[in-house]
Amino acid sequence: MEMDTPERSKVGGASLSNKFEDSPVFSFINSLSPIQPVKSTYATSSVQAYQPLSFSIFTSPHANPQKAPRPQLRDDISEAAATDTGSNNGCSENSAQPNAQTALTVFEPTKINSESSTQCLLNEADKCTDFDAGSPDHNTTCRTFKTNFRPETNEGPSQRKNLFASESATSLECKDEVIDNDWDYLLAGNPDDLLICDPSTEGEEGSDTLVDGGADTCQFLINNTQPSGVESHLHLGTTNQSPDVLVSGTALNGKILEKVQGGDLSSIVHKEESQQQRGMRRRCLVFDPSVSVTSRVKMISDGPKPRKAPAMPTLPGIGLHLNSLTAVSTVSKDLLNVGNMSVHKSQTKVLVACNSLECPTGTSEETSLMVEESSLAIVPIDAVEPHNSPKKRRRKADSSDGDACKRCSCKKSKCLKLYCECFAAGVYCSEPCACQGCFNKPIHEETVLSTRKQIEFRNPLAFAPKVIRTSDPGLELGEDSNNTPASARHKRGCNCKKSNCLKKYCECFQGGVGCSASCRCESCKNTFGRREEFVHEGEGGNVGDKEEEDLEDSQEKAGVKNFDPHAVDLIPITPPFETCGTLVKLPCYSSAKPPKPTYTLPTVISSGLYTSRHLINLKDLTTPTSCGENEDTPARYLINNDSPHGGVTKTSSPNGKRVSPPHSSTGASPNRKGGRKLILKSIPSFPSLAGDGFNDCFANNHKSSSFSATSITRGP
DNA sequence: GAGTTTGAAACT
DNA sequence: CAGTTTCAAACTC
Repeated sequence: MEMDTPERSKVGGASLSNKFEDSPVFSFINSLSPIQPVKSTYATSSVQAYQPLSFSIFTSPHANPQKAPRPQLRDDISEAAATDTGSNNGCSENSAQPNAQTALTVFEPTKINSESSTQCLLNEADKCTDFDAGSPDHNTTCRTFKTNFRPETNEGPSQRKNLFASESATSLECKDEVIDNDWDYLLAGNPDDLLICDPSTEGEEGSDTLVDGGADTCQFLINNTQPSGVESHLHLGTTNQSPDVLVSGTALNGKILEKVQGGDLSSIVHKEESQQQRGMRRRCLVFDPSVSVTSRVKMISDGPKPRKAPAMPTLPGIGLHLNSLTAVSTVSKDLLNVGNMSVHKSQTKVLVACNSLECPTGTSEETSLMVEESSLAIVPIDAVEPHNSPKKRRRKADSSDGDACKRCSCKKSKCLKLYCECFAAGVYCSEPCACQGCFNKPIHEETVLSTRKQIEFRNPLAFAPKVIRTSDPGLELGEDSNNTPASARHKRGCNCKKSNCLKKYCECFQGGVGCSASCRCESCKNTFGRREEFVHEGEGGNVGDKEEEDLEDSQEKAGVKNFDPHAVDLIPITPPFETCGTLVKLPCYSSAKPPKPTYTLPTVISSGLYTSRHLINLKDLTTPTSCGENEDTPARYLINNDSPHGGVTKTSSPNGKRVSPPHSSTGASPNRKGGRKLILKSIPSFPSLAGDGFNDCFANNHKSSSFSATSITRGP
């Protein structure tokens, strides 16, 4: 292992003899050197990738004239941040807005100074939703829109979680923006441009989300890659500490670098895009839960593209009640792509690439495509399936078990009513749907949107998540008026009469939550928590063993899965993750089976994942060193339970009664009787991301030449 | 796959 | 707001 002279002198100086250099000790010392050997694969790729890229980006002549070329990335980032905050774009404006924080706070519970960054991203998302993107007052517009969408937005800064972009117009707008702008321009350090809403049009690229944890040590890139998957983003962090540019989606490999250096990046990107667009089919009205979308840079992986994502677990259930996502989501056209997350660590930087909240049941090619093309490291929510092949996905979609992305089969509603799951979920109907006379298609976008508005007008919370999960019984009971109900519907409560709240007919049950006082159900036997009155009438809140088994069976039958009880103890409410130094330590689901998300997944997501302040503190993530060791460790981080918007996890029944998690033959709750009862049927896209699969993926990423996220470290 | 059941959504 | 109807998912066979 020959080191460059500089390195050598750094380590041992010229005094080191060649003999010494050849020794293992020397090699080791070198490896420990703070200065990465130039030949270090990792470091090299990162640095090289970054620099050329940055140069290309920031020196683009035809970039926005207003934007001066930026010589250094670090400066660029800082400047970008500054620009962000100072510019007229919605981003900056939003940054100053308290409201802008909420969504992002999910990632930075501790309120780091990356605030501006995150806010900006969020704001950008807003921008996307904004009808008047060009308006200087993006914020206002966006907020208005959001308000229309979710009344909660008015509830306060912390309440703002609805980034749902129901306005396709905006999406289109964003799309146009992306298209119209030269790639270089987009990357020319213009924060606004960088944060471009992902078009949710057919064939459009998925939106990627960058979340800058802003932590001094960690940055996270959440890349919600669309089916087209191989996308990268340049993120201009606003954090002073870590103004790194994050490029995710795929590794910046030599190929891309070459192209970039040669100034041919745009062509590459476009080409790639066109190729990838084929896979896109399903569009979503609801978008990326994350924060914002950035301009996308296609990264072409050096090595052969993985046929399948390393561990493309799906988020079963994510598609069912995507409406939840709407509550918090922003712009991504394909909200379905949220489930996968990859983490790549680089020195002190950590990128978390959410490679798409993928529609687990993605029967469509998009899913397959996404899987195949996406080179992102994926953190499967469903760690059970390490490598989801397209086939598997299809099968999954078809299966009745946990198929999140179910397709509707509306006949009379034209898929323009809440009856329609697609519509309710905020997604367009797609091929798999068996609907008739469907209007829930891009062609009828206006109709869809207007209908949505109508429905919302009638019931502002119509598209809100059905269920709110929280460890605080009061929340579900509707006692906390200050907290925005993640689910108005649930708040309204179910009205079951014959199902005993033990079937999916019951929204509460389906959502994996207990019935609350708001419910008017009869003979409630909801295993997730009965109505108080029934509890009192019954065993005082406890369910007999026999009955418990039966109930659990019913849950299992219904496909409603609870989270691993073990997870309860492992769940750091805040911060959810074990703090990492520089690595992200993500919990690994049991290799056997991850918690099986159910239909409520979307709900959960919407209710807490992206909106909750403490849902995920990516900052605290540390890259797992080994997945194997965590095999038996269920997801540790769950959505913040105390989040007003509902966490994903539920440690107790709403009534504070004992909850009987369903049997999990799948291994989801292997030891449910051992610990607190935890119900996490729906896996937060994010948290899930951090699940076992996360580690696995991460590991896989490193193993494989392709990884979703590449953290770029700035040079010395 | 067809028919039934169920409860939410929509309507009056 | 309450009652009824409509609807599509969930469920059963």
